[in-house]
Amino acid sequence: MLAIERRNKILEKLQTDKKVVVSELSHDFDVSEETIRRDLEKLEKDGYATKTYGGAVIKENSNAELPFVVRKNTNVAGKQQIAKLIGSMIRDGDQIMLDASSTAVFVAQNIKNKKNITVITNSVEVLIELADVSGWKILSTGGTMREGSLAFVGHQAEKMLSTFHVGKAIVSCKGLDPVRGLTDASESFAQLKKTMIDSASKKILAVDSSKFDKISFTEIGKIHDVTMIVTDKEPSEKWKQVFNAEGVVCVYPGMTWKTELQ
Amino acid sequence: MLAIERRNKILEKLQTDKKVVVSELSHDFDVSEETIRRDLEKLEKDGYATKTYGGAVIKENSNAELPFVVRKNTNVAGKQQIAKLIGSMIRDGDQIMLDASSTAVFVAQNIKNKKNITVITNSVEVLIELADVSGWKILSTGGTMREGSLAFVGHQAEKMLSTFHVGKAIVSCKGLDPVRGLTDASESFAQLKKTMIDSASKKILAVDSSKFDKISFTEIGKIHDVTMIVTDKEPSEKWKQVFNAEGVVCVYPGMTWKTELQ
DNA sequence: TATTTCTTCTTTCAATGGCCAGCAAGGCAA
DNA sequence: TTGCCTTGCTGGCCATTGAAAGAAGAAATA
Repeated sequence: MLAIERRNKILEKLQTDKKVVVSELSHDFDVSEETIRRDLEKLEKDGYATKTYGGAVIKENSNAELPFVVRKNTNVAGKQQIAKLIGSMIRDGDQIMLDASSTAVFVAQNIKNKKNITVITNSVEVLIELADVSGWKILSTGGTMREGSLAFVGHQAEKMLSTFHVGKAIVSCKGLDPVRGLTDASESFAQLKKTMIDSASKKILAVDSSKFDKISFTEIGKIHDVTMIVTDKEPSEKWKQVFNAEGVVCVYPGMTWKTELQ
Repeated sequence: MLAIERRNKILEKLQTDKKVVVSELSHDFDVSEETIRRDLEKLEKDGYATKTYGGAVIKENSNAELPFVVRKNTNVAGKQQIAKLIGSMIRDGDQIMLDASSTAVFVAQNIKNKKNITVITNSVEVLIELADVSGWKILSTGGTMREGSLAFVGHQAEKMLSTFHVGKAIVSCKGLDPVRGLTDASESFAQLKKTMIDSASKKILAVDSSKFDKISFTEIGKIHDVTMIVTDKEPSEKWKQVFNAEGVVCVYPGMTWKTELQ
């Protein structure tokens, strides 16, 4: 493993867990604790973390994402499954919003065979993916391009979204927790996803199983704010009860689900 | 195996694995590590990768992933020259608008070394080109994506442009005629370029020599509506007189031009 | 509170291995 | 042939890593 990979992974862990422990990382990556400390030192110097006794915590005001890419599309198979499920819910003529996430790109790939769709997105990658379909109406939010992420954020983008109302919004998040709800790594993304949810009749949360029981940085909304949660694995009993209590439908591959949900 | 073949294979591996390791590649291709390093150096110089200790990681956002878009890009050398001239007019801290044209992409490439630039554009290709610069403010107009062109048009885009005022707007056109002025192939593009011109103090028209004495479909504006015309060849006497009469400066490679124009 | 004990941190040193520059050999086209 | 490009090699340099030892911090106990 390249050193830079390790540091990226540490940063990723830092963003989902908000803190890391030297001894754990040393064990996980099978390198000495000194090496981990040096990694954390570097992350601190770059403004991503604050070292503490025994580990490090994420620097709150740093809304920077992964600096040197390698945002490795983790769990591609799972995201494909999610995209397929969501694809089966989209009907010809639908108007949808797609956020900037890898899952959104998979969803875009999956619905290219539909007719006469209107898509509103803040993701440049989704735009490129859909550039060659014909007969669709593809709208971009515009706004400020977030450094290193090929996505638009900011007031301009939110304002544009709020002038529309669509049938379905498909959003994702970095962490899902029964109490804290949906959380994401940056304030600006969270705000934008919130706006998308507010602008749609059916609010679909696309979230792969690795995000369950994680809490990220900023709150997007509570679980009952969405209409439906689409994931790639059957959730635990505990989570099923949570979804039941919150009045949210959870869809996963292999389940039998009612047609009217579509 | 040819060197270029090897480099292509490395690039492929880079795109699937997101990273490559020098020692592995050296073994796989049965060449020395020095050769691999030189390959990676080249890939880095071409913008596909970022070298790190022990290997390299992919540089996402590189326009390598652009789909189809078989833009035939005529007169590349000429457009490069135009881009270079325009690049020399941009100063650190400038705020500029760039339209959706191949020349605009070349301009974007040419000014990446500047500091603290604000760019407003309706071109997805320009956005991608600039995705990896840091410290800039990159704004997208948003709006409707024009089918088959990776650019935004429409009311939304124009409205966004008109809420800003910048120092320089760089626009192009499909035809230039002494009487009909600047013309373009589509109403929506013409309208948008007009808005860009109205929103800038210095209006720079980038137009290669093949567009002279051509008339396209819709009028963008008259020749005297722009401040400066940048082209790739010295215009004829007739055209020089036109520019003189209209009070427009014409800049081309090899001419001696006053510093205050910059 | 003071003291002890355990953990973690910092500093220093050495080893490993990758990196770079320069050189020379071979291949290829003009 | 000459010139240019690619490749491999060498030697010095530098980045990364781990070990060790002492300092500093946290926690537990008296």
